[in-house]
Amino acid sequence: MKPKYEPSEVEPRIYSMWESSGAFKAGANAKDGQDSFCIMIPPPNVTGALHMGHAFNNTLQDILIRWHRMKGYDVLWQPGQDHAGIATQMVVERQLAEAGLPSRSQLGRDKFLEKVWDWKEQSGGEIINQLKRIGASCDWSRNRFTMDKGFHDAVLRVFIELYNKKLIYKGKRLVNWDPHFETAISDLEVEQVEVNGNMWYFRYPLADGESFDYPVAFDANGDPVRFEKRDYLVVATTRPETMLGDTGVAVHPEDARYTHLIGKYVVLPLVGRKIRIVADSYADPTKGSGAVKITPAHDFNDWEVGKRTELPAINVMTSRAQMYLKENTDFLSNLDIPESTLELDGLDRFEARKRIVAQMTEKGLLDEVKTESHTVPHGDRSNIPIEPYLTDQWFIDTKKIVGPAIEAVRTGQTRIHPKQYEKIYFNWLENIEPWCISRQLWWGHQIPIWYDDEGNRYCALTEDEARQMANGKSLTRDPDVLDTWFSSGIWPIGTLGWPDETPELERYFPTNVLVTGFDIIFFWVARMMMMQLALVNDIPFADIYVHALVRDKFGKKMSKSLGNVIDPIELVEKYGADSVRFTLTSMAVMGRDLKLSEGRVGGYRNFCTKIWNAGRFLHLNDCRIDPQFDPRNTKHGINSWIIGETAKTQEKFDTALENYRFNDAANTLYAFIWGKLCDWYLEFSKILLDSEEPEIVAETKSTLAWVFQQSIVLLHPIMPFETEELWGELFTTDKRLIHADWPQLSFNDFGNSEVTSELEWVISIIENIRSVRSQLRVPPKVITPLSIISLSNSKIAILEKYQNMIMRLARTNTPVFQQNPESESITITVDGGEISLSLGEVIDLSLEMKRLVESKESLAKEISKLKARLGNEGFVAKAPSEVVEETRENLQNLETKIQSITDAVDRIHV
RNA sequence: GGGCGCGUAGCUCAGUGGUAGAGCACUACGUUGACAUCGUAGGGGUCACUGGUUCGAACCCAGUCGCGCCCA
Repeated sequence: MKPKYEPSEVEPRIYSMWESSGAFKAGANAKDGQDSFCIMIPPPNVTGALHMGHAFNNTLQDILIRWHRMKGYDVLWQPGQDHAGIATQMVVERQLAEAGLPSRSQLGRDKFLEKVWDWKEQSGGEIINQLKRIGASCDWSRNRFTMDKGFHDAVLRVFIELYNKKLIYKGKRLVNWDPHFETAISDLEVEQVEVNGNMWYFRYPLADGESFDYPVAFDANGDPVRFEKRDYLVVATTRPETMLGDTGVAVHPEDARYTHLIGKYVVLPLVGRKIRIVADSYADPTKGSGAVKITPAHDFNDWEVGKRTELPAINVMTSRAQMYLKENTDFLSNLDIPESTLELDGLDRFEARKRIVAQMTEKGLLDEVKTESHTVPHGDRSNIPIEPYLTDQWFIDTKKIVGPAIEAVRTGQTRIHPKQYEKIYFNWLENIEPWCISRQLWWGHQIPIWYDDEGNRYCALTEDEARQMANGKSLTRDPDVLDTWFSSGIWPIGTLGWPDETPELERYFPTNVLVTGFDIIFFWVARMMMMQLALVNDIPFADIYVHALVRDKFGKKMSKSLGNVIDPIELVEKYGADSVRFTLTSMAVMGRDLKLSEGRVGGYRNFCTKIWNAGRFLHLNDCRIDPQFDPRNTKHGINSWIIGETAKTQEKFDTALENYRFNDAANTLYAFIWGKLCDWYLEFSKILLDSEEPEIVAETKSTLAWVFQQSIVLLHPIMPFETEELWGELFTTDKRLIHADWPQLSFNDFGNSEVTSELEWVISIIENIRSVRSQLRVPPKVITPLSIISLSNSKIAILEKYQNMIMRLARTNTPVFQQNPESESITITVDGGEISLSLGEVIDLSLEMKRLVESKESLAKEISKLKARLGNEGFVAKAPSEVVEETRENLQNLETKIQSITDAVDRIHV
């Protein structure tokens, strides 16, 4: 066995051994008649590189998968990638530009898509290799891609089905438009960004010679006392360029300043259009002037106001957010528009903004400019301000399919962990908006709708079918593709072969658990719930485990643009995959974000080393699994004790994972393996292995082998590589660890509470002696005589039984009885009595005094606390009797101890 | 504006009513036959603040301050 564990050598070897032997395949290691256990991977973007979130998310999934596989479930972990429409198109377009090749529009749709597929074949699988690096045990033979033929057809069938059920419709609506990608995006793809900007106040002259008295001073009651004559209304805007599309000005119906103007007109500056003053409660009298310009074609609120007050919508921009004026008949509408305005045609919206402000200023129509911060919607991919834009789009009438998705969680058919995320889920679903599913992209599932010359629609899987429906008329296909989340919405059934009734669908659906981050509850989780229920009338998964995000040290999301990304692969290379996995697992607390610190990864790398060295210890001592060995029936207390502790650990681990308490699971193993097995049992075992009695030696070797074997079995789901390597080094079995049987231990069966408390006492004696030695600066090599001053008979029996352990680990001579301590000895108070160490000349009385005084003080503090508690009548009367009893016992123990310390102090003074 | 969460050791974080914990960092000692990526011992906390409930509060309730996130 190598003296050092080398992850970089072991990990690739072990992984390919697993993969080539089919260890990850669906159903591998399944026991007859066992239930299925299935997890659908949240499909990473085909453009994606593995980030910390993926590493975390997939580590947790892998733990659940490996655990169930070892338990003998019929396990499927379904992997795959998402075609990520906008992101992929962006990547390929950028590459074409960088290579100086013809652009997307120069290539045309078909040629461009060929390029995308080329790219996908070459580098689209990178993230899979990265997932393998962290040990993900997916059934890669079943890998699915959302653009694969089968999945593609399934997506179209969903569209057709929902279209035929009239759950999908087309409509001219205002959508979030990304002028960079020239496509609609959904609300969820819009990020609100706080920016410092200007609020411009413009004067719109009243038409037809109207004027009115505008209040400018008020008395204490807020009533106006002074007015000024105005022949204009003041409106405020952060986007002056949209004014060209204004079709009205709204005031609040109860705003006394303006009520008499409702129904009258203003003349839109720079354009000359007469636009109506309408009453709508959207106008807030307390904000600005209380009058709001209304641009229905370029603002969501204005769109609603326009609908209510019957104002027309005039679009004044192109799909690239350039001003669209000269050939825009809606805009021109037979008006005599000044040339200076028409010259804005073709200008970018921000350039047009500047010019419009300048023109307004020149005309004396700029009332005021205020600097203020406001939120501006940005495209989450393009990072530029999105433009509300009036276009034809396809929508899903989500209100009609949302009911069962709400109901399933409400009734507990699907459970969300932690529960607090249910609120977010309900809140979003209960206020759901129509879902815009069309995108003006080329990469994706093209909408299966064909139009004839008269604009009639034919919805079919293929053009042939559509042509048949159209009686052979010539048809054109809708150029748009579906939102990527539309296709990932059917990920669970789609990967299992739907709409065909496949055995996999029958076996693994509904799946057991979805493991995902809370940031895609809306994007994905809620939509999968809706779509699975709508299509196959069943929930997609029974449990949803929502984990937190891995953030940077400031609590910010890791993102490329912020440059705060920690690359998990770099961590794997530096510390090994197992260390990274263990770190993430130990920090996976439900409902709380984790801020990653590299130091912790280093700490768990040390844990890996520790385990390896413990394995070497077994190896050097030739410890093997003895088939005859019965862990329930060991002779030596030390062995019985560690076996009981192992059983406890297994129980705790299972309970933790059953409740998705990943951190508890990891920490339980850490505490057991390092704190009990290595720190104590291995040290004890060294003494037992030196025993003259061959049975003890044999039993100890078997115990070592058994306990260590159980330990690496339990550890395997979290740290698969090193445990598998150790398994191969130490144990010859016909099965690899990945398919080893999961233990069913219980402390009741395998433990013995009497032995446990004996060993706890022995350990505390050793710790006490060590502590005293250290405080009194006894050189480590010195062996000190140990005397029993007073101990109960039962404790004497325990001490004698384990005296070898105490002598070796606390470095003492054989204990002797001595009721009257020598003057040069140090008294140690322990549970159940007093012992003493004879230190002879080694002793430094001043240090001993210091030690005694300090411990006396701290005991006195404790005692007074306990006395106060017991002196409280309420406590004695109302606290549970066990607690009162325990407190009394504690007090008594402490008083015994302080007495013996006082005696020791007296002896020194003598 | 609405909602959710967080504030515990120098740092990163567990802990949900009964004697404050882990990892890292720190101090002292140690090359004892698995392990110096280690061992042994140790220092270090007004559990953000204020009030309340309770025999008892880091934990439950109310408020305050600070921070983060989501939604509008």
